[in-house]
Amino acid sequence: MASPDKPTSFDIAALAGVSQPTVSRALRGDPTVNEGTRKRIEAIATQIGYKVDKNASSLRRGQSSTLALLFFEDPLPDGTAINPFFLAMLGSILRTCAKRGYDLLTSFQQLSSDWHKDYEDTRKADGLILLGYGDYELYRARLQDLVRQRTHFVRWGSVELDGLGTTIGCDNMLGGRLAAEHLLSRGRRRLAFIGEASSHYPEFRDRYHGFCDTQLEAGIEPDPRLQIGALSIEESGFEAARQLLANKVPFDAIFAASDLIAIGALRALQEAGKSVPGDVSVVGFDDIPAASLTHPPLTTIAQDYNAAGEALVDTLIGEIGNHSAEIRLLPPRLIVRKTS
Amino acid sequence: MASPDKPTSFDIAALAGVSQPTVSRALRGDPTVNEGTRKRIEAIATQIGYKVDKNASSLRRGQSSTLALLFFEDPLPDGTAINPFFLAMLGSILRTCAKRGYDLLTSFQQLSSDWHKDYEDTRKADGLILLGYGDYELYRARLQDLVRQRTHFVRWGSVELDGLGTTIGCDNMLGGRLAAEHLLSRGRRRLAFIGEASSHYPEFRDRYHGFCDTQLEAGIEPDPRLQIGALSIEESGFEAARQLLANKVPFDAIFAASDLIAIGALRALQEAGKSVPGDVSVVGFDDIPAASLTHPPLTTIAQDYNAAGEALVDTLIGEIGNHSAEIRLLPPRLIVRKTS
DNA sequence: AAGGCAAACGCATACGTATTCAGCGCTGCT
DNA sequence: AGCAGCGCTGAATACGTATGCGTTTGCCTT
Repeated sequence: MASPDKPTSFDIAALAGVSQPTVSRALRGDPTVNEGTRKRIEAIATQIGYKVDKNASSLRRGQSSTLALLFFEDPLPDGTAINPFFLAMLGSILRTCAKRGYDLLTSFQQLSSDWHKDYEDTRKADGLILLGYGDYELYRARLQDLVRQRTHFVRWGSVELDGLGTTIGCDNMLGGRLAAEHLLSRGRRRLAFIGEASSHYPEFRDRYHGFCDTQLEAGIEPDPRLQIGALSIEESGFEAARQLLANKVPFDAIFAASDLIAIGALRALQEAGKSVPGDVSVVGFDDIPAASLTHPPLTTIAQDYNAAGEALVDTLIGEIGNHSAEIRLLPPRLIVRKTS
Repeated sequence: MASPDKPTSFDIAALAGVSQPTVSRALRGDPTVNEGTRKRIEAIATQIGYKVDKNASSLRRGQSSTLALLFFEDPLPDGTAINPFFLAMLGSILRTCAKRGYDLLTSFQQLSSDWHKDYEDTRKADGLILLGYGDYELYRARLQDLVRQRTHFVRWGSVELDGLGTTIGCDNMLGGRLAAEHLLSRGRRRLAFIGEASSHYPEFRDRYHGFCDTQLEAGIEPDPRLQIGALSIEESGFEAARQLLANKVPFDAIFAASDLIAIGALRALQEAGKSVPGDVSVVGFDDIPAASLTHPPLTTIAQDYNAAGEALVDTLIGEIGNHSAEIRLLPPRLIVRKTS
């Protein structure tokens, strides 16, 4: 009504008795603007509620001060919840972006779609953060496209895909070792592993490797019959644990490749009348929020999602500013609760 | 290297032997462009990897095809996880945005900050989705600002704040009734409620009202000593349940105002040696993902976050297109698991 | 044969900001 | 007095797209 259109820098200029470029300079903090002039301009701007039009600004500057966060997962039954570990990371990513003056575009894609072309190309974002697991062949192809297009991006995950951009990940081998050390220190000797250990799931495979290495160093030969494949959902963990029980190969501990798997395994053990941690110790991985809510609360290997989110954002911003790409491994940490 | 700069519509125009405006029209699907011409332009565009610059496009069109999602919560101990119910909604909001051709900017704010000025004013978003609980006085002031600035927004929450924009919420009264009906049908007669029931927490208050109304209709006078305040965190539910037990007022069921509270209450009951559901039935509210993972799995009143997210996005898009504002109440649903 | 009409397209320009370059007034130095 | 240099500002323009309006062409009408 009073002001039908949003004010522009020209309006401010007119009111302040200066030219539009001076307004732009003043508001961006250019030191060539006289201090008094800047004060006057800023006062007028806040008074009439002027805000820089970020579309025009981005167009002119060639950058948008926006990052895009892409969740993707391949076998996506519609309505499926997003991986809780990634969701937990979201909070820290959001906070870090805010601190650094970036906005965050969020998107949820199927790995098989064309997500890799949709953001930086359209100039809506200066760089991409990729969070997702899935078919590693397809993933590799997408990453190659991104590298070819010189898109700025960082990725969370296994450090497997070398040369394909910057990766930040958890030291999964170390995580596996921590789990094994802990279980051994509790007197357990027949350690089972639930989770896919093939090269299609490098994170899980590394966790398993570390887990086995530590056992070997302690003079224990890991029994391959105690490794059961499972995907990172509760149901899959439940099934795998049932199968483990059905196999009748004795075991006194389970290291689950993720907390969701561990939760499913817990359920299977309890339904089978096993006491946790009396008969069987259980250790999970991730430390998702639900891990402390299980009964009994789950001992797990925590990935520090606060540090992870911050590292992703800061590394990406560095990358955009043409700083060197690097690979960063974050150390996991053992959280002892009541299942071990 | 080969193409140092990203291609523009002028490049496409030159290659196709037409003018730039024709390229723009062709790619936007303008029917005045000849079918053959469009095909040719589209072929060239995909071939050289052209993408519309959304900054320029947004600037010219005066809209960004982007929505902004704002989480906020007031007492924000740094590092706190975001409310899991809102997080669960995120997936459906993302999917709906994608379906409707919108991008989503996500942000995490403190209620006390200036979030309400930061998005639509800068033209980065066409509208706002607000998710958050908190101090209702402060909230009201913020909403008034938004209305005054004619910002497009929708809000999830209690329908309390009438006239302040469009609100979508769960029918909390009905949810309370469902909980009471269910517990009564299980033969329970001494029903407790854990959660703040003051007007500062309209959602909880409404749940409590519906809960009491149904009891009254069944000829049962709700005992005010069986209502204990609690905020929506696990710890608070734990404390409240302990207090309830300490009061020595007999009860055979607990309706918790949220699942997090219910999870805390479960823990308190089990530590006190009470059997669930043998001695005490427990019903939660929200149906967060963790609800099915408790032991025993939690009976709860589900808010359909898929429907909620879709409703929020679609209503906001309607609002942007100047369709009438409305208030929508979504029905909750009873999910019977093992705690009742 | 002349006028009318619709389809298809080009010209010019606007969106609001940021930056380059030039200009102005002034000080200080030779 | 003349000139370099500095501090500050304005004029002009570029960023890439979308759109109002006018123009061309071919075809149909009477």
